[in-house]
Amino acid sequence: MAISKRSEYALRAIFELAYRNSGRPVKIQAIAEAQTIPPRFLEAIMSDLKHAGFVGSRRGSEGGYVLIRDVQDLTVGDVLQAVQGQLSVGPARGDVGQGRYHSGYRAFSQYWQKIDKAMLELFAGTTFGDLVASERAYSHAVLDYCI
Amino acid sequence: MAISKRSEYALRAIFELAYRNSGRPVKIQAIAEAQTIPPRFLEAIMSDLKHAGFVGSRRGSEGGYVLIRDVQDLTVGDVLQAVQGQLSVGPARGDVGQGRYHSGYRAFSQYWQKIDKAMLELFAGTTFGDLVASERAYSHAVLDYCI
DNA sequence: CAGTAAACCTATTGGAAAACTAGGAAAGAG
DNA sequence: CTCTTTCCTAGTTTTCCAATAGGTTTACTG
Repeated sequence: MAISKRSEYALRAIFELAYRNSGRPVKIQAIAEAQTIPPRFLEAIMSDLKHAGFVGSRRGSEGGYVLIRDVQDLTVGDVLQAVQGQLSVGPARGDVGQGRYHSGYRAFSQYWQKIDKAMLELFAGTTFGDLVASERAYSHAVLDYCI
Repeated sequence: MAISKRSEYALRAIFELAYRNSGRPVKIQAIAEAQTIPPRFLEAIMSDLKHAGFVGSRRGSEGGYVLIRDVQDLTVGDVLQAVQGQLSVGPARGDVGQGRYHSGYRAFSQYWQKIDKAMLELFAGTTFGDLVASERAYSHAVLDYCI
């Protein structure tokens, strides 16, 4: 598992919505500009996020996307899992059928499983609320410094 | 960062050497068969492992590879770091130059840094001695079951 | 009821990296 | 001197990801 551009953009898009906390829908254009994401690419990603049930949408002028999950409850792991399927670090465990039982197979299986679990917990441990709060803390620090 | 086939093979090759604990060099052919790795591919990988200082080699008949690092000290992280360079989970932090300062940049930077650190510790926490012991434990369990 | 501005859908391209292959050169053993 | 095995350089193939393109549908606006 590596964080693909697609996943990174998905996380940043959700962050943008969470950060704005706007009552009204936010357009793809606006998100793309704030986060420097290729707009047409973001389009596809938002579609995924919608199907995954994280965001809602509205068409037409004054349309855009709205976060429909609670910011304090939605974790980085949730989004990653939805966007890039199998959230596993070790070598693809899909080919179990012909995934030969080489010498040491069991030791490694157990090891990768342990790693995956730890990783999952790590991703599940941070919500977008946390991220927004963290970013706000930085901004305030800068303001304080100016005063 | 994702565990590439190359890295996986590298880990398994080292494991094989550690597991055999043979005084004499082990040939690429033998490792490749025990671990079901394409021999010519393994050749390139063993070369890396040699240059990284994990194994020594001998040519000619009765040639092969020998583990020259202490099994109890050599960690999975050591090998991964050597074989696939940057051992980082988050999106490539190489392009800091034009890696735009999008909204939330600092919060995310800090977050990925935290993840990377945890990951590194996770990989550094297991030695090949541990893996071999784990595999041996399985074997003994089976033997006990047979008796 | 137009007209426009957005989300939506399907498909395709370009490029880069990963996985693997090939052929021979150098070195050690008998 | 010959055989075996590592070593070196270079290719080839495959796969996957990022990004684009064109056209359709839905909704708001005047």
